[in-house]
Amino acid sequence: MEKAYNPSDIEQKWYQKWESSDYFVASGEGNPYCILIPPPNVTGSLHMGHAFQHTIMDTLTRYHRMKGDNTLWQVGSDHAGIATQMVVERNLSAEGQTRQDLGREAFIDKVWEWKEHSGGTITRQMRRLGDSVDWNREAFTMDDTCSNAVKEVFVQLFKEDIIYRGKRLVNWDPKFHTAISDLEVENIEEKGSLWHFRYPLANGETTADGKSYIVVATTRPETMLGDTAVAVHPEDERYQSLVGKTITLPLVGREIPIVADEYVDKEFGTGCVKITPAHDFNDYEVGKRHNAPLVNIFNDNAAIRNTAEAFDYKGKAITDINLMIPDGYAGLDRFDARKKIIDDFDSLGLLDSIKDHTLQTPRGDRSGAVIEPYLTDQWYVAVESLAKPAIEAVESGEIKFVPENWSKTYFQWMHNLQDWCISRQLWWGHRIPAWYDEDGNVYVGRDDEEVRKDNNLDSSVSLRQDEDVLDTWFSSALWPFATMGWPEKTKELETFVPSSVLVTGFDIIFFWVARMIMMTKKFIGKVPFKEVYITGLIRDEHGQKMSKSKGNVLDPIDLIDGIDVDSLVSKRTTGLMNPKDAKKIEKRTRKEFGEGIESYGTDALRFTFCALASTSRDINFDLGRVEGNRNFCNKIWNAARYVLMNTEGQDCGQNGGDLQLSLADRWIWSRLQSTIEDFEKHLTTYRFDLVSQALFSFIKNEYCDWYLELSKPVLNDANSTAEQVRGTRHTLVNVLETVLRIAHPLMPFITEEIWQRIAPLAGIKDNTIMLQSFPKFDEKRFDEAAADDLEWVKNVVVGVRNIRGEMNISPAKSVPLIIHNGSAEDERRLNENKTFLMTLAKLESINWKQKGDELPVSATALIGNMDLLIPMAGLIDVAAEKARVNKEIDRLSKDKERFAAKLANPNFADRAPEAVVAKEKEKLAETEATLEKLKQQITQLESL
RNA sequence: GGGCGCUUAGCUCAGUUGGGAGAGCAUCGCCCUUACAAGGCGAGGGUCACUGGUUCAAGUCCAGUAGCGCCCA
Repeated sequence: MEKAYNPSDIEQKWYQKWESSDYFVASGEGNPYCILIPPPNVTGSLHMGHAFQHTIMDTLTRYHRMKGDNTLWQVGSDHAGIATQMVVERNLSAEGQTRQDLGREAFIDKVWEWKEHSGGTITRQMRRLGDSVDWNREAFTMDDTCSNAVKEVFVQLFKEDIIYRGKRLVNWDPKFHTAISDLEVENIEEKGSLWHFRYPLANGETTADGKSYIVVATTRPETMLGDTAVAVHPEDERYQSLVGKTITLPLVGREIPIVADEYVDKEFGTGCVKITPAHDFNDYEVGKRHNAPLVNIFNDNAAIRNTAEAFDYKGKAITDINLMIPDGYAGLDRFDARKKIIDDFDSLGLLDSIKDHTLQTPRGDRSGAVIEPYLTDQWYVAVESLAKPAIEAVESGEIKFVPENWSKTYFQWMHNLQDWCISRQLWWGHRIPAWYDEDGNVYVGRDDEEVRKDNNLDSSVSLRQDEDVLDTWFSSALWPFATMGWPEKTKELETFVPSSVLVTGFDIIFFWVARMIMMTKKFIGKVPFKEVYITGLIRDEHGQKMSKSKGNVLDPIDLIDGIDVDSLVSKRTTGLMNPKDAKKIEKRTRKEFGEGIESYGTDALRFTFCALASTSRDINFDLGRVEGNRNFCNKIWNAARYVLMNTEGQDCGQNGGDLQLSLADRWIWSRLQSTIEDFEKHLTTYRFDLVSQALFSFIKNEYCDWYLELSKPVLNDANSTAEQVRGTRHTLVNVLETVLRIAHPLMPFITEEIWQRIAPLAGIKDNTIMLQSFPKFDEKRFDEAAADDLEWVKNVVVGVRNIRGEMNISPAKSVPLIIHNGSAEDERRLNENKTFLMTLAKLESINWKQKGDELPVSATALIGNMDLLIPMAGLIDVAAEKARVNKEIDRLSKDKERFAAKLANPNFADRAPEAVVAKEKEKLAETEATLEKLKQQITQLESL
């Protein structure tokens, strides 16, 4: 073996071997265990959050595979409609082209090209991460199977009137010219103004205080062109007399009613609200109650139309209404129109006042454009009937959220569902399977042919398909069964629905998790998964969200392979939305990664992700942890080297022969059992931080720090018997072999590499660790007596090391040890473990002294009643030893007082459980005895 | 406005039913000891945000305050 761990030498070769040997394919035997990958968007590459979740999914997958389950990690990717279209359009625009230049078909070809490219990047990354997905079953939300499922679902839901078409307000993205869902809108607090406009009362009416106008406040002046009412609160005394009267809308001249509605907040602004039902969601609701027409003043670009258009709430056009657009407005962008409206009001003397105001501005999460509530024809899913079973599935515990608390978030959303707008005015996506004849009648079917057959339409009727595509999440919602071949009745559908656990972030509980539950319940009648493990969100080390614009993103591959600082800077500063950020990003990057990033390897990265996966919802990614874990890998590597050096070509008992186990052997076997127990306990509760901690502390603090050291005296002692040496070699090899299997799900590569060399020494002839069985807890190996005895050995060794450390005695220097005042039990332990102590504490001699024996002046450590003494002659500085002992006296004196005070309190003595009181008394007695001894030490030191 | 969460060592975080405050990294000291200097051995470091309550006993349970954050309207 190489002297140091070098991940790049070992990782890729094993992945290729595993993949080409079909080890990732479900065995077909045992209990089904299935994880559905949250399909990554084909927009680019995997980020740290993906790598994190993939680590968790792979760890679970590998564990269950080793447990003998019929294990499938279903892989695939998502076409991500708007996001992908945007990327491809941006690429086109770099060549000076638009999608319209290409036309729909050619554009879609371009997107497919992009998908091949991006999809390749993602699958390469997954292979680097060690993801043991079944590549033979790779799915894509736009492939034929998924497309069939989409059509099937659409047609069925349409037939049941769950899918319908309607003219409604949607969130319109004027940049991308498409509707988007509520969830794709981010409300951002921005500074704006509140403009107060005077609306003249019609027909000579006046207000209570004699004014000929009322004042409305608005944050969006341009929409006034579409006002069709003014609302006041029914109990607002200022305006009560005006309800039922009208005002004349300035600039337009439309006469519109003053209505009373509870929606109005009397305290806000003037208490009068302009109602623009076609351009505001709240106004829509108010307008509907008062039958105020919907007057649309915008076109698709959110610029002013030439003439307005009006509809009623059933979508029927209204013509007997003043739809005038004043001169000079047609074609103006909404923000230019705003300025002009304000100017015009001002010059008419109708601008009452302007106040500063912060407001929530809706922006598209992809485009960043201000989203416009906009009246259009769209397709909807009526979610109510789908939601009910989906809510029940979680209420009944059929689906469990982990951590449990996230079910609240789920319920909160599910109980406040709006119908889901599923049509998108994009080219990339599943084309809506609906056709129109020349009269505008709509027919829904799987294809043109079916539509004609079902509706008796012969070829003389010309049909055109709906231009729009479906929301991406519509197809993602079918992922649990579409990937299993539905609507065909496949074996996979039978076996892997429901899947076992969904591993995902809380940010898509609404987008995706809820919708999968609804659709899977509806079409399969089962839940899509039994558990939903919600992971935290990976942030940078200061808790900032990682984003391209902040310039703090890390590519998981760069942590695996390493990257120099120049490359990192150029990666972070190319393709920025705002190129001005580049300087700042470069400066910060150079400051933080002056030396670039070292290569840490996949296993160290994966182990780090697991170690960070506590219940916290934010995970600050600390590069120091990766480095520490890379060092941990090196530790494992070198431990294996040591084992091999001492066992290869030697008799390790793999072919039989008597084994005599030392105390250390029995102890490490026992500790190994506890490790298996802890590992499984924490894994089944998704506490990957505790899982990794259990592994770390066993391997490092027990196997390496103690056991390997304890094996040396046995192997090196010329007096050891063949059985003893064989026993220790056997233990070295087999404990290592076992712990490699425990660690494999987290650290697949290093464990495979080492296992290949270790397994033969354990008598195992097989091709891969991947398919070995996961270690089982073995009661017979559990050995409390060994634990107690070894604890004693450790205490003695640590006691001596303590003195050495604090007295700065060179580790190279052997020291004599005197043990005094020990019990018979101590004496037995000493006699049985002399060689361990001699080696580990680097002793030149051990002398057992009885009470009353003459003792030299010494540095002392106490273990219970037993004293460890290292004679001072020539070794130890008296003043330093005094200082050391005094420090200990200080510490213990404080403890003593605390215990004494507690016991002196009658409330405690009388009311606390007896065991607790007894324990406290014991602690006090022990502390007092120790103090007494330490004080004697001081006296003795002073007498010199 | 409604909901959820966080505050523990310099940093990043554990702390399961209330009963002697922990890990990793960083810091300091000694050491190139034959698996490992990507290392070993040892050490220092905390008013568990604050206030009050319950309790013999609170990092842990309850109420409130402050600060930070997320989601929804």
